[in-house]
Amino acid sequence: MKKHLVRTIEEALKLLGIETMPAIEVEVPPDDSMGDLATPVAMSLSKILKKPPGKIADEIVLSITDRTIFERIDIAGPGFLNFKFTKEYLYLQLGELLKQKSSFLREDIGRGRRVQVEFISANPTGPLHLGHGRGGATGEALSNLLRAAGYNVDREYYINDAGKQVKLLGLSVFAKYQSLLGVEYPFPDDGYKGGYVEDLAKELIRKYGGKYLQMSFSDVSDIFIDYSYNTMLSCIRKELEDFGIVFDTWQSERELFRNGEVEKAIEDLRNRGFIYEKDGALWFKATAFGDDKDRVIIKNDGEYTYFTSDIAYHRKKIERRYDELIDIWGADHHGYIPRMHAVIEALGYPKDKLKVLLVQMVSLMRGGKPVQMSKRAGEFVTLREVIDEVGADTTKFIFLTRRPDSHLEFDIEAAKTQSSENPVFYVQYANARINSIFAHAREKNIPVGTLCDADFSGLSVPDELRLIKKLLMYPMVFEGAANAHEPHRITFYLQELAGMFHPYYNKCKVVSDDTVLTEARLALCEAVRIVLCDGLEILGVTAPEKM
RNA sequence: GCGCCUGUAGCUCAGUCGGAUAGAGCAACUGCCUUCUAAGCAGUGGGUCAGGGGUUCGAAUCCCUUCAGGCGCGCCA
Repeated sequence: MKKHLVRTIEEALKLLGIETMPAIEVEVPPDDSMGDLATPVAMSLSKILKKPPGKIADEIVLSITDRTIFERIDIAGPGFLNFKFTKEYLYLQLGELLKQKSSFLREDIGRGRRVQVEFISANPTGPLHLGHGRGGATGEALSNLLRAAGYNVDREYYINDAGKQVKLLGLSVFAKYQSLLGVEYPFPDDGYKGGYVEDLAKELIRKYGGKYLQMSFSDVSDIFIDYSYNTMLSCIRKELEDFGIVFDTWQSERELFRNGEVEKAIEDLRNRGFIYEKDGALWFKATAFGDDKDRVIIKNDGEYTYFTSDIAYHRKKIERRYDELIDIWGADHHGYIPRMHAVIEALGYPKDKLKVLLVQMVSLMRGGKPVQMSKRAGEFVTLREVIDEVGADTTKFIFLTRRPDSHLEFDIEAAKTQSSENPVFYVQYANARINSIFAHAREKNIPVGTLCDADFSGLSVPDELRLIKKLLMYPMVFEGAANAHEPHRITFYLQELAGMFHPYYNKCKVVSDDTVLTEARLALCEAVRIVLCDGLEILGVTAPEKM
């Protein structure tokens, strides 16, 4: 629908002799009576052409030669052009939607370009918390969205299995192991205190008994570290699977060291002249690219920093020939962006090769009261617990009804008590109802096969025309969401669509004695179903047939 | 002190590269199941878009500033 309108206006502007074609903005008028779609293009042109918008609008209208698809073209307000489409056009497009399904709905923006989306990448030192869930839901939906938009998408999880944190986990488990077997051993100051540490220690006792008692941690660290983080990692993997998130690759940080990627990256930067030595440490000259400070990559004790392997990691990503890299980070890492962009530029690439999508913090509430979480004391609500309590679909949907950069208040109690009137059910219910209509139709032996060729002319109730128009707007919403990397636009659209379907369902009987009308209405329902399922699929939310 | 994010209805949040009379859900109140699923529908009330200046045909949106909340500013990860 938008496509046809834009084309029409562009042709008109060409006739008017406009040389540089402006981007044609298309929007939905505030009131149905004004028309179906509108454009403020005459107003934006008035500055350039130095003519009043009303006059430009007049000229545009006069230059529109082919107006068969429009019932009405009006000039309104300060210079809006309002368009109302003919029923015939709507029916034709509805038929196309039914015929082409997803390919009618999805715009090919990516044209096969390769994008990598890296998200969650939580340290394998404990269970995932709700913030990871938000990053996960966002990453998953964005990946689905971009894939649907014609990009070639890879999802990746970066495993921090090399640094201090996994070592600390191993040590924590080691300490627990000793004390469980009655040997006094100091628990590390910043050690992990969650209950899972004890579980890990118990499993090691079950496996090895007291074999590692009276030994120093440095002698057995590999066993404790590897066992602990690998176990945590498989928990994480399982948890994400239950949450409906599957990654294409799991990149190990250790492997980057093992394969010499880290050394290669340092050499690369050194050859480009962005590495120097000072105070016994090795530095990356991040200030050359707008960062506040230069950054240490090898400490004076010879250890690498976290940043160093991250450089190697991103360098490797680029070498894998992705056209675009998207990192999804918790907003608490935002200070990290300038240095990462500096790396990209230092390696000779434009910094927008890497886009960082920040996902804001989640504060957990229960019945309006904040739930205190202290990672130090090992007290926190895990993603697993939230999914078990409120369900994966609801959890995801709540995450996806917010902009990523808005702070999110997640009230477990509200998410649950709302459950009967939860937005996700509202959308899913529309789909379930449609399925039930079709079940009913089949019972009555009404053919439900080739609905795309149905005679739609019976669809003339205002609710029906509004529904059709809403369906035809999906490609526009989809395109906007994909371009802006904002899956939540799909979420809101789906709620609006369901919000049109339910009243329609209440008002109009789909299956009736009028066979022609029944067929047309079934076709409309089928189209709604197609769009609902397409959207839900992108969000990673299920579309149950029965509820 | 510097930087980033946020501030919109009682609550949780949308609001398209600046567009028309600022929206939705929840909560509150009133009705609707003998009929394709009442996880639904119909109706009612609810606003100094944090405050103040500026930019222009036009500002919730852009700029400046004040206030409030959150998060960063390591040879931690």
